Amino acid sequence: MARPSGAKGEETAERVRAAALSLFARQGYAAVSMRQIATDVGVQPGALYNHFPTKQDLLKDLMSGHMAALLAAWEQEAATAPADEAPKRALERFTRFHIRYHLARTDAVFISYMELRNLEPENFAGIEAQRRAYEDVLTRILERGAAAGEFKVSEPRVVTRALIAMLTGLGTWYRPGGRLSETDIETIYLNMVTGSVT
Amino acid sequence: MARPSGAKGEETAERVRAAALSLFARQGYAAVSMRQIATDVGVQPGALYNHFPTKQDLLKDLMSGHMAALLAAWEQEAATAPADEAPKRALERFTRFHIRYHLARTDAVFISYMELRNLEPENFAGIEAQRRAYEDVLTRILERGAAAGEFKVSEPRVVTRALIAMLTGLGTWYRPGGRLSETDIETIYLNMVTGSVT
DNA sequence: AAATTAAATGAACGATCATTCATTTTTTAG
DNA sequence: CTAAAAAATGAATGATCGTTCATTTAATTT
Repeated sequence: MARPSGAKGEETAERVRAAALSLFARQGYAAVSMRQIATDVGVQPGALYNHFPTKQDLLKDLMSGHMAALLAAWEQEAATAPADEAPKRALERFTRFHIRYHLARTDAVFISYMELRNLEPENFAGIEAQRRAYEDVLTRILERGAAAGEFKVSEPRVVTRALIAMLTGLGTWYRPGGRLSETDIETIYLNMVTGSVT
Repeated sequence: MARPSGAKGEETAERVRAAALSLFARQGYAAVSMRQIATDVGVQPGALYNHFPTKQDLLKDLMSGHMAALLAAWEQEAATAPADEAPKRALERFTRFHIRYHLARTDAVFISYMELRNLEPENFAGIEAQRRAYEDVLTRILERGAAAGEFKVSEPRVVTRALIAMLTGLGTWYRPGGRLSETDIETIYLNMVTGSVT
């Protein structure tokens, strides 16, 4: 009896994810066919169904995988911070982390907030919960800062969404190799973030 | 000989636009069929082609129409300002205008920056030029403010994109009837915008 | 009114879609 | 090496897609 080791299978599944990620980001979920994905992977369309039950499941896998990785990466980042880190330093940490992480995965980021409407209700709810959990990270930093008198933030939830929109929007236009380095960008955005809450 | 008056025709075309706008915003361009649009309008699919040569032209019409209306609305707003308006006041004017205008047309806004990738290159270039023209409005205000020593903005183009992303992101979550009025929101965002450039 | 044009119908075109499945090939376990 | 399971093939399913077109109906002009 052969136990499921998944060695070859998981490798193919990963190639499917990579192909789908790139295609979905460039053309959009609805505009991409399973045949295009299969062609990019170098396989027949039917083979995709050995790894993902439906096209919708493939999208959900990409989106929830991205959000889970984002939350895990933040946990790791937060673990390096002192327990009593000042809100201003925490805000800087979050801002730099968010920019770096999102600029390194523009395709997944793009998909994860662009294809929400193509998710079936059940899948949508799951992704929304993850998104909310990530927003909570920033909201709590803002609340701590407001309580400490360091930030002037009357509506932490609103400010959270405003800041995340600003930071995430970066991915729609910034491309490496231009006049400004990623570090330059980090500095500019950090100044704006800091200024907007003080 | 009957000259083209377009009375009835333009009325139907407008109903097509309205149906397509709503459907595209809710499901995405690629996920909406001409048959769905025709059903919403109450007409047979073939009739749509009396008003728009292709589905792509319908999308382009919606997007460029939105951008042209936005630019025209700003021109009207700018015409009410004194010629020597202080940069800070100009920034407030732009911020309030942007929020009000965009919150009143969330569907068109959503489509116009979500469906860019579904535009053929020629159409894409046209929309991009309009978008650039709108960005220029804010960039010039920031440049004036920086020159006058009122703003601390080292990269007006970058700050422009950051601010517009922040302001436009509002449309993805704000819905009237909640705890915060549109005026409340305007105040919060204006404080953030002002703080981020000073 | 008649004449002319615009608009809508109803049916059809070929193409492509996501998905299924019996079969074959490849990988893995014992 | 052999047996079992996983993975891939190749072909097919019915459905739906954007678009076309001959024809009919409605609107508009003279």
